Amino acid sequence: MANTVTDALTRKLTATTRLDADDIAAVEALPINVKSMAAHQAIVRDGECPQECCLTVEGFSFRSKMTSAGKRQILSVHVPGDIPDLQSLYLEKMDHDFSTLTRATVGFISHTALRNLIRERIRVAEALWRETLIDAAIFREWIVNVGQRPGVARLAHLLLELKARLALVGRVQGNAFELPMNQQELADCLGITAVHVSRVMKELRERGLVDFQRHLVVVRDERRLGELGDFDQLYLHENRGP
Amino acid sequence: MANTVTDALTRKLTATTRLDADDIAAVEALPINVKSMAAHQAIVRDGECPQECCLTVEGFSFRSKMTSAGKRQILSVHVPGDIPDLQSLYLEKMDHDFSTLTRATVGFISHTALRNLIRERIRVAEALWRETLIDAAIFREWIVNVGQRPGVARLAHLLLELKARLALVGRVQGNAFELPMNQQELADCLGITAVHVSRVMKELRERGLVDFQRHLVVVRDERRLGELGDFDQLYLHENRGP
DNA sequence: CGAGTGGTTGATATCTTTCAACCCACGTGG
DNA sequence: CCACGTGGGTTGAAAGATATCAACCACTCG
Repeated sequence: MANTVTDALTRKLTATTRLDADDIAAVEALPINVKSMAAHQAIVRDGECPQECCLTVEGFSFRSKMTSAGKRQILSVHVPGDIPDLQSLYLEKMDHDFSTLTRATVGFISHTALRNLIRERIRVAEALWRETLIDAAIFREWIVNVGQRPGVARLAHLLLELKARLALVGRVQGNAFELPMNQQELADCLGITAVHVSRVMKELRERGLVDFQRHLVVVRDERRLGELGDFDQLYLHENRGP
Repeated sequence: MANTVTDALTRKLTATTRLDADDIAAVEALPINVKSMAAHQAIVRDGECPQECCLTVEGFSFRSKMTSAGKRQILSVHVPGDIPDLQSLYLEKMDHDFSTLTRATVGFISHTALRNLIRERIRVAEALWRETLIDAAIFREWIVNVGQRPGVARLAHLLLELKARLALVGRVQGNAFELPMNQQELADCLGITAVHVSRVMKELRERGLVDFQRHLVVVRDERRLGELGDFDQLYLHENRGP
């Protein structure tokens, strides 16, 4: 089990940064505490001071924030293989919730172990830092999505982002991918209501752009969907680092 | 001139992370190219591959992104002393624009110089990394702002964020601060139209929460403004790091 | 003085929400 | 095996928030 966890981690880091054998060995030597979690469980809560970072090996997770008016905004969705919780490495107090979306296998790595690794292996530090910068780039695009695009375009954009990110970890078959979210969760990603998500999905269906079959999304016309959603995957920075 | 630039930089970094004398000396030895820029000039553009990071010593700047429909979303506003452009250090291609808002003194530091410093002085790396994580925390809060809050609350929230950040660099007198943005720029921060900003400002004025005098913002009732805007400054992480 | 930028206001259109009813698939317990 | 409870999802009608369009106003700067 711990094997598949470190595998996921090294795969992620070497995808963008060139690490040497010693770097990889050091990463593999990290003590990781693996835990299997049910769907819809809090991993870390707003206001806590976590001592560990997490890695989702299997399953989906998400970050979110509640409003004093009781509304929830989902800030990001994490797919298998992501390291979603590096944000807390140098910020003592959590400013948002981090939870599982599906049943998930989560690896916990203590901050101190990670900080020690970072101090010894600067290339690993750079690779991890880069991951947090990509997270930030995705946050930026989400600001644009909820700030400037109409409902249909928001959903189109979100679907294409998830498709691109899932493709990177081999979770897209043809033009179909699993999306384990209900309409309320989609709504909270997009800053619209669940009722409106229903209508907006209907529109995408009727325009022949996407088919939804339970939790399976089938992209029927990627080009037109991309135009509608104003999607340009540059912001995902899925290419080799410097 | 270069003096005040490195001063701003070391002040920023030592505010949150404990650096030793060698660290500070290394930061002060960075070759910085200082440039004086007019208001509303692009510093780096979307799609470019910059070779330098920037530091705004004097003046305001902002990051933004254009939509294919021609709309602009402002992603963050930077106040004097910020290091707004670290995002590009490990992401080769810019995914957004970065521009001056007012006349500004901007310091450029080459990526290679910065990367060399990072590799030699891990504490400085950590301090800089932390800065980028705080940027990301602010992006998250902006997602919530545009995604979940009504117009009035969005503006209230933005004003309080800027007040808190300006206070940190001594730019708040009493409860008043300079905000060099017109209504179109505010609108593009908030994901609403300039006309609506005008109405929303009127409401804040009439409720006795804020006075606007040209580019001066006077906060009349910070408590009620904070409630309205659902503002909790935790996400700014203005405290000492680990 | 005249032009231009930025702000205000009113009327109307549009998008999204809200509320409510209804449906369907599924699982559970009698 | 069936009754029924429940969590989604869908749909319609009405309300609400914000956008759009257009006119007008107030300053500032050549």
